Amino acid sequence: MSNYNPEMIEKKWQDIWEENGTFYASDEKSKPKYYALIEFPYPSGKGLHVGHPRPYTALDIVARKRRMQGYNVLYPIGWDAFGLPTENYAIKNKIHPKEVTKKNVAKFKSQLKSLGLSFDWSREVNTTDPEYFKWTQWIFLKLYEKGLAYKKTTSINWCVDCKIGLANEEVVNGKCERCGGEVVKKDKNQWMLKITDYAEKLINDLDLVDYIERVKIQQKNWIGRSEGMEVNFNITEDKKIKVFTTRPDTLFGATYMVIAPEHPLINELSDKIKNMDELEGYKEKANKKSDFERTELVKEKTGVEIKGIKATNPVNGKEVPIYISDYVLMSYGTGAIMAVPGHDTRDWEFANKFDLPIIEVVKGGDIEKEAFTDIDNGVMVNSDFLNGLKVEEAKKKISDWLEEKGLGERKINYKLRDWVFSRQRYWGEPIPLVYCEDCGWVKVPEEELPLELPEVESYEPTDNGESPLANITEWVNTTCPKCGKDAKRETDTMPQWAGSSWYFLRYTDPHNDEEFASKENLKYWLPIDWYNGGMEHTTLHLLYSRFWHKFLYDYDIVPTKEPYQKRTSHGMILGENNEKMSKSRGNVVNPDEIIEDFGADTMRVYEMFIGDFEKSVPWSQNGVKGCRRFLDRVWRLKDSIVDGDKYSKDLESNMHKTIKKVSEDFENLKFNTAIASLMELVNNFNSKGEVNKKEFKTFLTLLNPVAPHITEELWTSLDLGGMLNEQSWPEWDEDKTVDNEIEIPIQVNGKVRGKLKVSVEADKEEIKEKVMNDENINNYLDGKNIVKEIYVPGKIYNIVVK
RNA sequence: GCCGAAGUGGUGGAAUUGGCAGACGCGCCGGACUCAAAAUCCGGUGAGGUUUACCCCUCGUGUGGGUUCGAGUCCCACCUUCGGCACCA
Repeated sequence: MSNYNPEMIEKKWQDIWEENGTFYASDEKSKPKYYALIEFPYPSGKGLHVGHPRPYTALDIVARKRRMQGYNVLYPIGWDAFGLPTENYAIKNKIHPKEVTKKNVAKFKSQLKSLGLSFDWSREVNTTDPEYFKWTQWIFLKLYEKGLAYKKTTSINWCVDCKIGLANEEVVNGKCERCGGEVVKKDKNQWMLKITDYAEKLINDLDLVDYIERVKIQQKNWIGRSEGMEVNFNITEDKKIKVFTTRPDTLFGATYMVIAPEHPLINELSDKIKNMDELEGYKEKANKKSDFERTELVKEKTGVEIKGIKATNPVNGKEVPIYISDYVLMSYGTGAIMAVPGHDTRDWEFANKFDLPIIEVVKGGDIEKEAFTDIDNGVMVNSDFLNGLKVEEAKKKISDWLEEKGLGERKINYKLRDWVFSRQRYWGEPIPLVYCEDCGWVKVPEEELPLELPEVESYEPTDNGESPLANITEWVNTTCPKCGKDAKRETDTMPQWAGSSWYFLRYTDPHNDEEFASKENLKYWLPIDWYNGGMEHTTLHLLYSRFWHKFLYDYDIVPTKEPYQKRTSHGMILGENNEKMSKSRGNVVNPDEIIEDFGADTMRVYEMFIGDFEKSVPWSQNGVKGCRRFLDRVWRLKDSIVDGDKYSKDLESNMHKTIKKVSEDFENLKFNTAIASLMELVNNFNSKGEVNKKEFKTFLTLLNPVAPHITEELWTSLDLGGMLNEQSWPEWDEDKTVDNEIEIPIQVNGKVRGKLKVSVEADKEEIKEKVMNDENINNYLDGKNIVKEIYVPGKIYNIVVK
């Protein structure tokens, strides 16, 4: 063994680990378990990206460390392989998506294996495998049984020229990404999942888990709980508009109403409304906008008054006009609002534009200039029996009053909307339902699952908005499982989110063909101890999978309320030019090349050393070189090894401090500073000119989770005893990590003017005496009065003078 | 627009969570080795000032204000960048 040559050693160790099954998790349940999880990748045609290994290496470090600490570790991997890009690629190149997926998975797999990650490959899952999606369909049927799946008309993006439904991502500036043609909304009857039933639990149970704070906040805000009143505004004898408001206290200031352009009331009252054409025209325009274009605050407010009808304000009986405007969304609340221009910014702008009355009902601002929205410091005015009350008091009083009179009721509203579960695509799990003229929707019997996709030549979309499956009549036409008559299969498929909403459960028992995982295995392995993934999955994937898990918990199928005990997040890796890596920008770095040129261990060290794990960071080829140099130095240390079964005196404290720092940093996403302290330790070995066996063994063990190949190779070739991965994690002695003499800065008026070596236990008097003898300090005290002296033991000594 | 996060040397970042700003790495400069280069090793490296030199001084963490003996860290306002916005995954 001469020079450090990763090519020679990395493949060798990967093969040894694989042959020995070193990283297989055991279902024998005697040891304490640890379940570490990364978001399983979507095997795209582009292959692995340098961004992928960042989270994988991070949790690989945790997994390897935990094994050394005596845990039975489950660190699994799989493929989230259904999805749009594969289907589109397949259509374009006339290859079956199954084949495309197979090829992509093979590529990803070989790339991941070359990184030396300690995944348990025996538990690999693939969402497109019928043995897997059998259980995805099974869970859907459970949701359906419990009434959580229902059909509803919603709108999809429809390209008029291609005659196909488009994903939001395929709509660019209102045009079709493929052909540039016009995109309109088209109504479609779709399967929905009632995630809103779980809104309250999804918020409250965040208290049970250890997620990084910003993830919790994003989840809470996405669910968007707000408490308020539903209030009825009468229009005619039998028609009324229901509004949701969090500010019932301002009811006396409601001077008009706005309803969403799609509100059903418009058609219901079409015989009374005098300007239907105008309203239809406005609705058509609004339909072309996305929800967030519609709710932008800065844009000019638009709207049309509904002529021929008026609403009555229930608190004072006054008649108010009704408008339609696109800033009111049918999907939030009741699709209608009472407008209080004095105290809501959007209403104020609207009222100004349409010259509607603005009444002040909360005193404290200047409603001539802007809406007054500060609810903490306002007192009610112009509000009859609410006058003089504070906002909070008024809210309560008016709510009681409205409930008493039957004019409204207290209501909790969520921003969260039900989950649109249908896709008009081929490459997804078929929804296992059959429609029978007599029996309605009927479940495909469980014993017939998996309901597989038909093998066909063409899986291109139809031109009427139906899924490609609708064209395959021999698949669609079936018999009703209930009555045996002719019936038709549902042709929509499930969204990609379905398979990823429960994959972590399957890992606990991936080859079980009786149930989706055995109770014993679920009980042993759950909850996931640490789940790391991208910030971009904070709202959707995380919420959807928590929802499914909670549903399964309620029906006693899984043993824990929450799937993930701890959730952290990593930042993106950008190109050298600080922009997102993409083919079109020409800044993509291929991990294969890095491994070829520098080795997998260098790649791993660099990915962890590159910067703050939680922030996005640009790639740097020079940085990679630096990490290779570090490993070269580690390799050369073998020539400086001397005997010794104890830490040497001069390095003892350093060793204990490093063990502590590395151990703690690995737990706190601070891989970069852990590596920095290992680098410092190597620098210390080198400046001393030697390292003893005990020190080197500890060092190799600490570095092993980050750079497993080089450390294993050094360990065995130096014959340090067995294999490194079988060793236990080093311990540190807290007493030996504290210095008894330290240097503290001496400040005058907060500026450092000198330093002093003192014992840790030194008291104020002792330091003061030394301080007063310091020449430089005295220069600053000369001719001034000492006002105050502050001593923070171990930290600082500050003298305040005047 | 709404929700969330981040701005520190030439550069990626560090800072015991209110206590010496710039650890560690990269780059750059100088030196050693070499016929020479690469590799490696040693030293220097925030800006400005002062000094033969050691030293020492002023400024400095996106901008403007504030709290404090003391602010990269806390508070207020603003600017810029990034993630998400429900059919990309």
